[in-house]
Order: sequence, then structure tokens, then C-alpha cells
Amino acid sequence: MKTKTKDDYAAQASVIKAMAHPTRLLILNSLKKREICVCELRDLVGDDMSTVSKHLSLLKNAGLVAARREGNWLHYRLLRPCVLKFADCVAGLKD
Amino acid sequence: MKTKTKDDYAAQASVIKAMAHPTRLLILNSLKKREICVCELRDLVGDDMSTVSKHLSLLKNAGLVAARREGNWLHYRLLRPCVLKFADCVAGLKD
DNA sequence: CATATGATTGGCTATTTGGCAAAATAGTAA
DNA sequence: TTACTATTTTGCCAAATAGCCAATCATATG
Repeated sequence: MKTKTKDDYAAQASVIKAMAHPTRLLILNSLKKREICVCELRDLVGDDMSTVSKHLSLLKNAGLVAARREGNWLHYRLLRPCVLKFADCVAGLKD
Repeated sequence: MKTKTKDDYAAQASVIKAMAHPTRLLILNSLKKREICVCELRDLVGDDMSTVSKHLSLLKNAGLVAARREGNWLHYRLLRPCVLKFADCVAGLKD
């Protein structure tokens, strides 16, 4: 295993940063089982749709989710389920 | 498994946010094998000691590290090695 | 006591972020 | 085309963040 460079850590941090928000964790968890359209995510989250859309594009840029269009609807799906394990590991810290 | 609440996600996000910085990832990784004093971490990181100290107190508040004093030196150690697995999972995303 | 060393805290500035609302875009349907 | 729906983008602003420097704290030693 080679030593990690500053760039490695920066890349890692940018992905982690994408997850570092309650709403985005909720979104990622909701996408665990099935793909969901933005309007349904808006209802789940309870924020303005534009806000949810911003969170989604942030997650998309991080490579964590992708979208599939079906008529007017964009269905988002989780690309990297492994990040939820990470999130669960963090959730277990309270012990 | 019960449904996660907003508070659950907020707590989780605050820990993840603590990790979401290149310098802090470097620090956490450096502490994987052994405890390290602040002055050595400063050399590893290359930033001002006050900056490193702030990163450390942030990690401490998140419950990820703890310090042990030995004379003038404060030795930090990793409390939650599991978070590094998470970080490695994220690092593997580039495939 | 004074001084030196390691570490933290406070102050400051520049940058980033999250949220809403309005405007713009993409697709559907008449 | 027009109208309608779903989504994204832009603009704006308040709040949080990162970094350095200076000041302060904590401990050790003369």
C-alpha cells in the first residue's frame, strides 16, 4: 500500500464532504432500496425543491448518485452503496 | 431496524463533517498506528501549529480522537479506527 | 521567581455553504 | 404554437469554515 498524497486526501475529502449533511444522508439512505424522483425526495426531505435539487447535483458531482429521465421525472439512484456502510459505522459511534 | 430521525442524520453528519477535510483525513490516517504529538502532526501536515490544533479540537469534539499529556507534549490517539474503513471505502470510488 | 517550549484560543479576512425565491430549462400534451 | 409540469440554475444573503498571526495558557526547568 503506497503512501497517500495530499491529492488523495483531497479527493477523499471531497466525497466525504458531499455526504456531510443531514439532508444528503437522508437522500442517500432513501435511495438504498430503489430509485426515487426529485419530487418524492422533496416530500421526504421537506425543503424547497430547488434546495433538494442542489443537494442532488452535489451528490452527483461527487459520483455518489446518478439520474435517469422518464418523461418529466428524473429518477435518482445510488451509485455507491458502500458509502452507507461508512455512514452506519459513523452512526455507531455513540457506544 | 427503526427509521432514522432527522436528529440521527444530524448527529451522523456532524461526525462525517469532522472528517471532511484533507488535513483531518491525513491526521486520522497518521494516528492509525500510534499516537502522535501535535508538533509532529504539524510537521506532517505542514500548516501552522494553531491550524493543526484547531483541526485536532474539531476531531476531538466529534469523538474521533483523544489526547494524553506527557510533560509539555500532547499525544493524540485515534478513538474510532472504524472511520478509516469508511474513508477507504470512499477512496475506492474512483473505479 | 523568570524563562523556554508545546499547545490552545481569539481576532481577522477570505472563501464556502445552505436556503429560499425567481428565472430558466427540459420534456409532455393539447 | 401554447400551456403545463418537473427540474435546474441564478441571485442573494446569512452563517459557517480555514488559515495565519498574536496573545494566552500549561508545563518544565533554571
